[in-house]
Amino acid sequence: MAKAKRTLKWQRDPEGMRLRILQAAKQEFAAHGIAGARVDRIAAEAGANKRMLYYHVGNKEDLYLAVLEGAYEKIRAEERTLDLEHLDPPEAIERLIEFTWNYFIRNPEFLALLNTENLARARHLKRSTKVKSMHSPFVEMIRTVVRRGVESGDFRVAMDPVQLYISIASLGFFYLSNSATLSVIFGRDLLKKPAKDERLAHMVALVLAALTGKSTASFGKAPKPLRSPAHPVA
Amino acid sequence: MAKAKRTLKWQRDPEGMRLRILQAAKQEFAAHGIAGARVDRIAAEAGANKRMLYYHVGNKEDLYLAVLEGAYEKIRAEERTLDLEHLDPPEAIERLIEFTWNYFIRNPEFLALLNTENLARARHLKRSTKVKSMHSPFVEMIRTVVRRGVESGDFRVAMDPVQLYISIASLGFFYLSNSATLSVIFGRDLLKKPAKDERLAHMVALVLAALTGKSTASFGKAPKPLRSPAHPVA
DNA sequence: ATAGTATTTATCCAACGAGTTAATTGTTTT
DNA sequence: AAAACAATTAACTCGTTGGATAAATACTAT
Repeated sequence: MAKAKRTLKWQRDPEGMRLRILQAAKQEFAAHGIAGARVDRIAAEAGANKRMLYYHVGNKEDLYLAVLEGAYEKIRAEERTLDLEHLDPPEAIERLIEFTWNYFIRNPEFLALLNTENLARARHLKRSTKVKSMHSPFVEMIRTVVRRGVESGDFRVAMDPVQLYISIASLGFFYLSNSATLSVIFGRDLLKKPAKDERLAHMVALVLAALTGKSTASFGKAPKPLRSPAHPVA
Repeated sequence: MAKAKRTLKWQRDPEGMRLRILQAAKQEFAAHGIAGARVDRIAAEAGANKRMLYYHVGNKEDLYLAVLEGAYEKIRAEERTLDLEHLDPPEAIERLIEFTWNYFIRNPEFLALLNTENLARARHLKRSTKVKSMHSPFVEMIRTVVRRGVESGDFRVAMDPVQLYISIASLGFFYLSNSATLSVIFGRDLLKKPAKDERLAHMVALVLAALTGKSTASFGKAPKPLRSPAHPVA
């Protein structure tokens, strides 16, 4: 599939170019929003000419939509790699929270893009059949995990999986997405390592406590071991 | 203080003008972000001339900062009206969640402005001594409520008030701020009345269950009475 | 009235930014 | 090699937008 590169001034490689453009566009849209993004900057960053954007992707809005769809594709793909089926329910929930949290940390542009799209009232997303067809596997995963947890007696209550999914996303998303203003308000850097660790522990403790009814480990200040077993494992 | 209005083509009322400008600017910035906002639209909406913006407030950035500061002033002012001191702890927490939730619902521009400011990495907020001096009374309120709850035996664990504050804000903020994309993803309107009621019930149940350890009422689907006592009142 | 000040209106414009045109350069096919 | 095709570039168009200027208008103090 890939061509052997001879001595060519520019490889005949429209896909590579396209990808570099989309990558640059993702950064630009995440950093400045739709209106604030500059097509020239995207081109420059991609090492391309502005005309190439229009040649390879389309106009600014097409570009944005392509970026957005790519972002959803990426998270959905990673979500599918996480199988919680074989874990005992509390462990599964903890894993889920950790994954979500870490994904947000590793992909800050994703948070920014979602905010941008919501500022636009999901105008673009609504037109994307592609994204609409990409269902998150998490809702069903949660549904079965919760059911199993209730049956096993680990969980006391059967939470609605959609609500739980949104809540788990909320707890991490808000903290990270709004860390800039929150850090100013509270007068401390919420993005430094110990603060983030503390936050993760709190989220896990909060959700598991609600589900299991058993008081779990640290809800806030306590220092934690390396990979905190925030709930009684055995 | 207020002047009797004679037959005037335009009242000499700089404060009123300023307020109308700020009001219009709030809507505009909330709807379009900083880069997307149009000074001309703000002027038109305020029933003013563009020149007046610069005369009364300053340039676009000054205008934005004034709006942002106003938004924080407003929520802080309302927060102060909520006294939770005399309620028993679970009731206090429920009130807190309800207040936060309803404030977000009543002030959607506030959510948008926060997102916008975070997209800008709190660049403006950092320069605002005004906002930095406006501490939310909630952290201290929560601290005392939690302490009282632990002492009375209502709560099993002493949660860090900052974490709890952020979590309570998270659960509502994310849902409302991202309702547009979430509604598309889940294929249902999260902003219609029953969905919102369900969300509030879930949030209250989640947090109170974690705090009290007692399994509380509905975590999701159950229909609720008018002003749902999501936890055992007596 | 008169002078002075605060407020408002009517234009103006330089910069910028999205998108286009047309020419150029490289690669493949015949 | 030459025609056909694909990728890339530079230069330009043209509407928009933030911001500025100056002059007019309403009010206030004397």
